[in-house]
Amino acid sequence: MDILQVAKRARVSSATVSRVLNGSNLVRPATTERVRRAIAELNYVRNPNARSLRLGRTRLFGLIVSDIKNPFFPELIDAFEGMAAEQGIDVIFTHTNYDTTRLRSCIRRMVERGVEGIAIMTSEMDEEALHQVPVRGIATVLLNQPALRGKYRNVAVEYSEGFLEALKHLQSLGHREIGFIAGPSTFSSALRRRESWETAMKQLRLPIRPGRVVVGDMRVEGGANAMKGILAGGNRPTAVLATNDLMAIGALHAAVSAGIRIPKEMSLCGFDDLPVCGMVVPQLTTIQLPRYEIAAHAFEALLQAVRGEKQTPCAAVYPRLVIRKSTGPVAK
Amino acid sequence: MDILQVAKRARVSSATVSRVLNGSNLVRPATTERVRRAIAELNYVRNPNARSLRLGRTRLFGLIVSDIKNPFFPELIDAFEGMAAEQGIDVIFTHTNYDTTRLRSCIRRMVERGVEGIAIMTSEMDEEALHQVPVRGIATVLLNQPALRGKYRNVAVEYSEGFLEALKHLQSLGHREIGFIAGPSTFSSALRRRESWETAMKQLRLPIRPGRVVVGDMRVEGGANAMKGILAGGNRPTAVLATNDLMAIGALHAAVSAGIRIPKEMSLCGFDDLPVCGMVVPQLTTIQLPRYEIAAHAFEALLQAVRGEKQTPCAAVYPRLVIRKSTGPVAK
DNA sequence: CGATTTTGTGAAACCGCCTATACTGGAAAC
DNA sequence: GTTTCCAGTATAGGCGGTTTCACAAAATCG
Repeated sequence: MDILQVAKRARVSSATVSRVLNGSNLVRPATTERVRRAIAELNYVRNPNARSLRLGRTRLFGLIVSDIKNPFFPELIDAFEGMAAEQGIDVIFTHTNYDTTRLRSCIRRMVERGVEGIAIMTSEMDEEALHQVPVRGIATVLLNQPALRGKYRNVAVEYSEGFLEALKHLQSLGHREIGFIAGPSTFSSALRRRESWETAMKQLRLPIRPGRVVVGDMRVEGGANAMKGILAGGNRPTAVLATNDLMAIGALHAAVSAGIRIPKEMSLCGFDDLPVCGMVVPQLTTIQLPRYEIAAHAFEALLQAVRGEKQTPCAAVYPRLVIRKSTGPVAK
Repeated sequence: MDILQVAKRARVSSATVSRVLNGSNLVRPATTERVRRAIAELNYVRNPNARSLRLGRTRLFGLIVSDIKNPFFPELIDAFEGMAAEQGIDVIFTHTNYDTTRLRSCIRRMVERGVEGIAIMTSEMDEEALHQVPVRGIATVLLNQPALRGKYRNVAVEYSEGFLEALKHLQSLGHREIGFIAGPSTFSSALRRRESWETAMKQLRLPIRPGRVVVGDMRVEGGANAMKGILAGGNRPTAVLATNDLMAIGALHAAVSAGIRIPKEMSLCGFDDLPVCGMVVPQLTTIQLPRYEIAAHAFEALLQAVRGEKQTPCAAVYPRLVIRKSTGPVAK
C-alpha cells in the first residue's frame, strides 16, 4: 500500500502523488483530483517512517514526568498534548516514578526514538543523564531547575510570589503566628518552597518561631502527623501553610479530629491547587501552581527551538492565591 | 552519524555493524569489540525510522483516553506505560475530551504514525472511526464496549458484580430504601452502570421507587444538585449510590449542607475509588474499578495480537466494594 | 509561425538500516 | 596438496517516501 500503488491507479508518477500529498502548487487541479480519488479509494495512509527518514524530521516530542498519579501532572500533560496536537506533533510519554535511573532510561528511549524535543517535567533531575541530549541537537526544556539554567531551557516557578500573596492575605486577616508544614529536604521542589516561605515571612516581618516548621512526607498521612506535632507544641499558631495540598488536607483532618474548627479557630492554606481542594470541607484555600502555563511555556520553548527561532529568555510562572473557605479572620 | 561512519571507524562493513547492533552471533568477538568501541566513541544512536521502515515494525503502541484530568485515567495510563516500557515499546498518547470527532482524528494520527496496536480507553465510541484500523492490521482493544465484542478485543467491566456487593453491604446494614444518582444516558458507561444497578436491585428484591433515580452531570456540582433533588422529594431513601465518586462527593456536600449527618442519618456510596475518596470527611465508601487490571488486560491483548499469538477470549474485570466511613447502619 | 517562457510531470537519486547473497581465507577432510 | 566446508565479512538492493533535475507540453511573445 505505497505511494506507487496510488500513482498507478491515478496514472501519474509517484512524484506527483507526493506533491499532492504535500500540497505542492505545481500540480494541475485535474491531476490533483485524480490523485485524491485514488488515495481515497485505496484508503492510503502514508508511511511516517519513510517520510521521517527522508525528511530528517519526526514531528515527535517527548514528555517525561515524575508520576502521573500525582494530580499535579495530568493537567500539565493534558495541556502539552493538546498544544502538540494542534501543531500536528505527536507526543510520546513516559514517567520516572521519581527514580533517577529511570529518568536516564526514559531519556535514552526518547533519543533513540528520534524525538525532536524533550520536556523533562520531573522533580528529580540528573545532569549526567542530560548530557547525551543536546549533543544530538534535541531541544530540551526543564521544569524549575535554576541550577541548570543557561545550559538548558527552563521554566521557573517563582514560589516566593505565591507565598507572599498568601501571607499578605493571612496578615490582613490578623494572623501573625504562622506555622509551616515543610517537605523532606531531599525533594528539591520542597526545599525551594520552604526557602521561599522563609523569605516571604521575613519580608513581611512575620516571626519564624522554633517548632513552627514541621516536616511531613508530602502525602496526606504526613500532613496529619505534622499537624499533630504542631498541635502538641505549646504556643499554637493561628494559621498554617503547607508545602502541598495533600499535606494541607492531612492537616485539616488532624485538626478536625482534634476538635479544632477550620477556619474559625485556625486558618489553613495549601499549595498546588489540586482539584481535590474544592472537594474537601471546608474547601481549601491554596496557592495555585499554574499548570497550563507551565505546559504552555515548555511547549513553546520546544517549538521555538525546533523551528530554529531565537529563544526567548527563560520563562517564569507565578503562583497565585486562590481563596476558599479554610482561611478566615484570626480568632479573638 | 550513520552506521557507515561507525563501520569506517571500526574498519568493517556496515553489515557487520548492523549485526553487532542486533546481537547476531556470527561476528567474531574481537570484531564485535572493535565495533562496540567505535559506537561508544562516536556516541552513535541508530535511526529508528530507517529501522522501522526496513523492518516494518515500529514497536509503538497508541493509547487514547477520554480525559486525563479525570482521575480515573492516570492510573490506567501509568500501568499501561509501565508495562510497555518493560517490553521496550513506546507509547504515544492522546486524549479526546469526550469528543467523538477528536476520537476520529486521534485514531487517524495513530494510524499515520504507524502504531502496531491501539488501546482505546474512552467512554465515548464511534464505530465508524474504528473502521480504518483493522484494515491495516493494527491490533485494537476497547474498554467496555460489549456492542463491538467479536469485532474488536474488549476489556469488559462487570459492573453488576460491584453493585451487587455494595447493595448486599447496605442490605446487611438494614437499608432497603436506596436511591441512585445516575449519569446522562448519552454516556454509555453511565447508562451501563445504571442498568447494572437496576439489575442488582431487582436481584436482591429491593424496591426501585419513582423519584429515587436522579440524573447528574458526572461532576461534583451535578451530584450536589441531584442530592438536593432527592432530599426535596418526600419519602427520603436511607442510602444513596452514585454513578461515580465525584457525584457522590457532591451529594455528600449537599447532604451535609442540609444538616444530614453521614453516615448516621444516611449512607452514601460512590463508584470508581478515586484517590479523593480517602480525603473527604467522612471517607467515602465506594466501588473500586480495578484500573491496573484494566490496563494490564488491554496491554496484554495488544501484545498477544502483535506477536500473532492466539487471542485469549475477551477479558473481564470485576469491581470490588471498598468500605470506608460513609456507610453505616440504617437509622432507627 | 517559430522562439521563448512557463507549467506540469516523470525518472532517479537519495534518507539509514537490515539482510539475502556472494565472497574470502583458513581449517578440516581426503 | 587439493578439495570441501564453514565462519566471518562485504556487496548490493530495497523498505516508502521526497526532491532535484531534466524534459515535454502548453502558453506567451515578437
